[in-house]
Amino acid sequence: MAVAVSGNLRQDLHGRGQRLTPQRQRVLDLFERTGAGHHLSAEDVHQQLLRGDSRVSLATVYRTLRLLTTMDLLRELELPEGGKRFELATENDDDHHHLICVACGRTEEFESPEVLQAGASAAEQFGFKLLSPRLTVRGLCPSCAVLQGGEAN
Amino acid sequence: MAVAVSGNLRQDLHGRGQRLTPQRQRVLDLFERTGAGHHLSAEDVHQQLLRGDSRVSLATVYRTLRLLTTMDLLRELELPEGGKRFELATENDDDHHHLICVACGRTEEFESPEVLQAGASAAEQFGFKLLSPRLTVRGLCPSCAVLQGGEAN
DNA sequence: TTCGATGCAAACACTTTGCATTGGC
DNA sequence: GCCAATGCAAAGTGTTTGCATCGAA
Repeated sequence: MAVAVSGNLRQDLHGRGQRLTPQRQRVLDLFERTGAGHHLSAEDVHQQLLRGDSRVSLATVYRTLRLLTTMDLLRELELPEGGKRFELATENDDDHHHLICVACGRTEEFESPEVLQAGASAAEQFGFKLLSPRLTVRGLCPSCAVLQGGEAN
Repeated sequence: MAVAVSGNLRQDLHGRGQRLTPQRQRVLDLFERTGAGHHLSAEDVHQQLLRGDSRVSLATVYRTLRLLTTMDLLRELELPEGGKRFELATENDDDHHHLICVACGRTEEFESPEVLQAGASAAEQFGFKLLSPRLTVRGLCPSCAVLQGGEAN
């Protein structure tokens, strides 16, 4: 699970003239420990690190998240529900979509070749260069669906 | 183009015990005048109304956007690029997706039955009650693709 | 007339930034 | 030792809220 990406990180940072600081390692380590399917906000990262022995200032967390995102080690999710969230980037990222419960925020991931297809053809249609087709399906998870029953709002 | 929705609005508001105020009319009128495919932020709405003769406080714009969204007259987009955006809700909203240029923010819309399919089956798989599958494809529009050429970042 | 809606300004949540200090290379 | 990275606190965004006043029904 917790693959030692440190080697990659070291190389990636080095290759781009970036320094390998303990803070950066801690942040990336956290994402690796947490697993690929998790969506952490800057606050989450900050808190989790405090919980451990380590400590990284919130400002640095933000800076590091941006850096790692730029380097494609992390990926930013577009779930506007209260702040940006980040997750570990993986190889099959292009076909990795989210189902999000609008009531409780629970998220699930799924893959779908059709979506990949659809995104690609849409990009082609408008002459766009495709980066990442990302389907975000909004809905109600089983628990919340029961609570809210038939009535919306 | 600018269908007189005022009748519907009046009914909708009335039916839910809401008042039909000039401010609410102005906001909805703006969306109608602008057209269904446009994505306006609260700031946009505020400014555009100032440009006209009318004036609605920013706080009221926010309150109205939320109200109209709740009533399904508007729909909130999940394009986190600097603030929430809203657009006029239409019937075929469920099959209405966005292609967004990460460089300049230009957005295009497209439809795709496959996406609808994929969203529905994902929802089913996890026991979610589907609300709206919305594909957001991130990419580079023709102009920006030329500028940025091969090099990312 | 009544109670919800508005306007204003203060409060909020999240994110970025200036600057002195620290520390990776 | 140099220059990038950090920590802190202050400043920015975008959005919400408390409260007195206004006005739709």
